[in-house]
Amino acid sequence: MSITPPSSSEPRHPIGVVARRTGLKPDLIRAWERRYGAVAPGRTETRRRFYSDEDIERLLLLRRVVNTGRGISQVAGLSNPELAALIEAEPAPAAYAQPSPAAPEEVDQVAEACLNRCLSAAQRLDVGEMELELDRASVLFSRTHLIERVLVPLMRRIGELWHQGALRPIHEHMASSVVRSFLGGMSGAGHPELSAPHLVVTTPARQRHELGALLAAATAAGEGWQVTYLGPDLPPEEIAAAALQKRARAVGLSITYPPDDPMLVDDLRRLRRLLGPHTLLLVGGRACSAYSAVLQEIGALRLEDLAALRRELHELRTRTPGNFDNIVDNILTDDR
Amino acid sequence: MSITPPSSSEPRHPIGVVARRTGLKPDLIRAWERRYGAVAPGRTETRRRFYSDEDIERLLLLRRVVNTGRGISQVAGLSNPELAALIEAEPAPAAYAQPSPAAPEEVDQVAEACLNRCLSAAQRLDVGEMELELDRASVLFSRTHLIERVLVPLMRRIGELWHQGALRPIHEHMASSVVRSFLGGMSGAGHPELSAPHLVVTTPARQRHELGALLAAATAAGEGWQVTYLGPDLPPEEIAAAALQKRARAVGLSITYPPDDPMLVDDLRRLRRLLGPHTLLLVGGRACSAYSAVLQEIGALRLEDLAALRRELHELRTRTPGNFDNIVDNILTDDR
DNA sequence: AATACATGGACAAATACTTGACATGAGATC
DNA sequence: GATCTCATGTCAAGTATTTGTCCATGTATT
Repeated sequence: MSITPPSSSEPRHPIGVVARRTGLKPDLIRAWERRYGAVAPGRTETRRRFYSDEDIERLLLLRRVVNTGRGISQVAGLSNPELAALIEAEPAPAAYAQPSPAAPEEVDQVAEACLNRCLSAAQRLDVGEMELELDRASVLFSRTHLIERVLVPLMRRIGELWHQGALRPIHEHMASSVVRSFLGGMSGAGHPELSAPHLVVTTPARQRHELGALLAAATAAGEGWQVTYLGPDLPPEEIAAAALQKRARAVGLSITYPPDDPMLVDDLRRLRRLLGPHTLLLVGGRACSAYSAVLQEIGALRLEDLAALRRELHELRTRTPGNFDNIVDNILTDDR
Repeated sequence: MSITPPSSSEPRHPIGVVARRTGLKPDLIRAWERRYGAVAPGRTETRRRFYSDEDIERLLLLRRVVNTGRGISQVAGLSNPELAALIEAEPAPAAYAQPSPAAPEEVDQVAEACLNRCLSAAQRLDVGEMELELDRASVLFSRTHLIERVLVPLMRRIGELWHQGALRPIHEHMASSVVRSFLGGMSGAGHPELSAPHLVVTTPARQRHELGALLAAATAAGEGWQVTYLGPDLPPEEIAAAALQKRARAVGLSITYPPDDPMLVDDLRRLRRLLGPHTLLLVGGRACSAYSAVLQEIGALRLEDLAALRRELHELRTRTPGNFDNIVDNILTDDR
């Protein structure tokens, strides 16, 4: 990224743009200039005003100061730092309280209750209620607990009820839709360090069940990784393109359904080739054990469950990059 | 930016093609060249312009910059990176402080700027940034504007860029994934009156593109309906079960892809039979016109676009239930 | 022949500038 | 308390500039 050298003070913005960026009407900006000399934009040969980034900054400051009740004439002559000081002096709105951390032995009970409420919302096909319940849960529990104590058991329970005929497919469908969109909102909303390694998560082509991948993405985000969730059903070329563009340290795949898809084997080999040897492959999901041969061949780590994924991700973050390069290199050279 | 290295710079495209690809009229492209030297295409011996891919890239950038309110004369001389920087630098509007109902003529510009930021987030595969931008947009715009001025144009634009090869499938895939999850969060978050009629939205079996259905669901929620979005790809039995359980006044379907699916025809007939005559069927989507015969046969309303859907939903809310029962009854009895 | 393109000119819409006036509300004054 | 005054945001009228669009005419391509 450029260090923004074009952030110089040369006037560049027409008044319309300035108005949109500051939320002040053009008339008002001109009035402030005319009456109080609040800003001194440059002009073109045809007398059109052109504002610099600093001018915009100043107008924003002025707007905030004026909004605190002071008259424009009082502050129009002040320097930018003085304006900033005035804003600082203004009392800040009160902060919010944060929820108390639940006692450890209570967690199970609370989770169970939450799970039941989700279940009954699913039975009633009440999307809003279920979303609400999940939102509440996301405040009560840590990400890990939320995933492993609420979401996973919930989907398992719904699956069971469905197979028993107690729920229709539509109920399972709707519940997984809600969980999916909930997880989608969750995996992005972290605040990872910029130095954190990058993980790209998806499912291979023809793998349309994305719940596992979403759970993995959320788990990784909880472990402090920078996660890019790509959505399901992607051919190896696209996965590799994304991984390269994001300079991902690792790629996570979830394989759920057909335990014998020869094209998937090919796709996995191709993916390894496209990625090059320096990107780690993490593979999980119900059906992934059926592919253990290929996975070993291409040097992919097979993760049995989310807890295993969590451990692996944690270890990876704290290890030096060089190490796996060696691991993968060795496996690959064996392969040749 | 383009991941496709064969972005050759040899002039190849005549002005008509360039116009179609950039959305700029040929006259305008020539005017920009004549008056400001915005581009310098090659010429044949007979003085016909021939544009390179880079020229097209540049024109697209120029269009985006100009749409954010700058004069073409001010930016025509800038380099491509400088143009990209200007687009990047266009911040979210500072209109949060004041609940100004955004002057109607400004909406377009604000929407365009937002759209640009979403586009560049998609290009960078930056999921978090795109979600953030959509969240901001959801505060700035009404639901209708958000959908029809931001989301729909965004997906259309991304689709165009994808077909032109300027974006990889992965970019389109990721963007639609983000939009999907965003819409999923939106359609529930209404506060409909309890007396509002209920709408069940989904796509028929084998219809896996759910974007249209989600847009419809969000639109309906904006019109004050109680909406249950079921997710895509459902057989008629499940749709009917859900509609009956929710006592839905109407069922909305989106049909996007195969313009000739005989099983779909059967499914639609079956759905009507399962629903009984008192539930209205609303059908839209790119491919729905291909099924107009069946749709008429089963007494379904065909909606051309979201605006039509909006009008229809509005009218339905304000009409008495008895009326369509009659309408549907008539159609069905005709059919027997 | 029909279509697509080039050129230069003309025109209209959009955007900006200036000046001046008006409405409103907060203080100051009587 | 009524009135006056001033500060300030807004608007209108008239003009100028910028910019998108259209057209007439001629040439090239298909």
